Amino acid sequence: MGHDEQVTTPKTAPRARYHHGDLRNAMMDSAVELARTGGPEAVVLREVARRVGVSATAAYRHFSDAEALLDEVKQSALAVLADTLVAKVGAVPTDGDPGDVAVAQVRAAANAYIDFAIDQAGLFMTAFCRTTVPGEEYHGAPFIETDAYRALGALLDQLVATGRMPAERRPGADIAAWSVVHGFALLMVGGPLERHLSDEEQAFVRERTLDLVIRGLIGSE
Amino acid sequence: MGHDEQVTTPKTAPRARYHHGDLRNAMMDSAVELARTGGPEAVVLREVARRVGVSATAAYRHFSDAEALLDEVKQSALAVLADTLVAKVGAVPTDGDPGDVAVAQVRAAANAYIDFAIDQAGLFMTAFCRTTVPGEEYHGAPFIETDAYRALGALLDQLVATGRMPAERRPGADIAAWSVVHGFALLMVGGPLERHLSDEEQAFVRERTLDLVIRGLIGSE
DNA sequence: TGTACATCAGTGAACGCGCGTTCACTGATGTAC
DNA sequence: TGTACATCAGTGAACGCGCGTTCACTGATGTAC
Repeated sequence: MGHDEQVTTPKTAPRARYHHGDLRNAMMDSAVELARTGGPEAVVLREVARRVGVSATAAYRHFSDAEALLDEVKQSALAVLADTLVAKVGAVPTDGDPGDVAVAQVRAAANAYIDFAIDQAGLFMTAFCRTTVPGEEYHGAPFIETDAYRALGALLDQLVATGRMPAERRPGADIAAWSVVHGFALLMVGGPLERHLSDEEQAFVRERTLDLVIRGLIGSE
Repeated sequence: MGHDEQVTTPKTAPRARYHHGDLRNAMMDSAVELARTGGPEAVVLREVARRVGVSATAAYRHFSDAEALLDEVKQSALAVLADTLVAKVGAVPTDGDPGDVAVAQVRAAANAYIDFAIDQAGLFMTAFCRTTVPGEEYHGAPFIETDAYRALGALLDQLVATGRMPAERRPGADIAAWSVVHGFALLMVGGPLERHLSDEEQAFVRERTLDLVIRGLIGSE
């Protein structure tokens, strides 16, 4: 993800020209920044316009409505998460026993997911927490279709290929594993365990939780 | 209606008397109902008053402000969840091998948690999802202090006592196990997997997820 | 090459909405005498 | 037993807030001729 170095956009001179020149990107950047610090609720069209130094009406030249803006921010947040996960898994050394490598990669992915949720709580909530009412369909970003989720699937396949995980255990294992880290993350950020654990306690239960998911995947009996 | 027999609360005659008689409870009931169908965002002071048939101002006789009302609704939602969990675990037959019983009870607790999240999505979200901004402290209901959470701890102790789980695995196991069901629940309700799975698919991945947590708790290696 | 003009990308005022909350008030209730 | 009166538990109008959105508009831009 990440926006390219915009040579054209004058960040230092917000009101230099009547025409902004790159307003859509500027609004997206600002909206993502709001999401980062305040979660999905903080993505407010008027506030975005205010920050960019433009009238609220100007937003309608680039987004059909406030919901469209938020949807795009969700996509962006999800993409950042997915990129981070892929990068962290890719950083695991691949020498040594392939089974060990796969296990280490699963662990790395799990840690990256939890790290992201904690370090980028606003983006994490934006990517995954509903902003509409319960009755309506979830209308957010499909993590399932990201490279990150596909990478998890490949990792689990690798667990099977290397004999660490029985093949019959493979179906549903992705969602099961995902449940663990997703739950741990949401317990710790925005959930009932937020600020209830010291850093040491949290690190400890995190290790235990990762042990549990690994054991759940490759353990016997 | 000439003669009134108002010993009890006249639920059928909302505006029969100037003084409601049981307004606080009536507002709580209404607020919980709103939470049930619409989650925490739906708990709106003015709407509660409207439903009870009273002016919005009347609420301030019984709640210091809107946040106090919501906090109480959260407590109530949490209590309902905890009671349900305790009841479901209590319904597991306790004859047979104590280890098997403990395992069955853990499984029952997990299923009850997920069932509640799905069947009572609004209450579940109300109990567990933050309504304040990320910067502020989570200000919700401490599930940790419920009978249900203590029961989970006792179950895990029982797993150790019956030799199903190594004692050194016990610390942190409660949060690890909780993470799994919490994550599965939030993936399915209000999360990225909502309405993405058929009933059959969901039932399947649920079983796999429960298998994973049980294996993670009592599995070897 | 200059220029008229269509189109693009902004402006600013205003609207309506629903919210939480405050204010001065009033009807109902219960209790001291 | 009746009644004055303090207190309790409501009312209804109003305020200010911030939001999304619409409207008629205007300054800037680029292109056909």
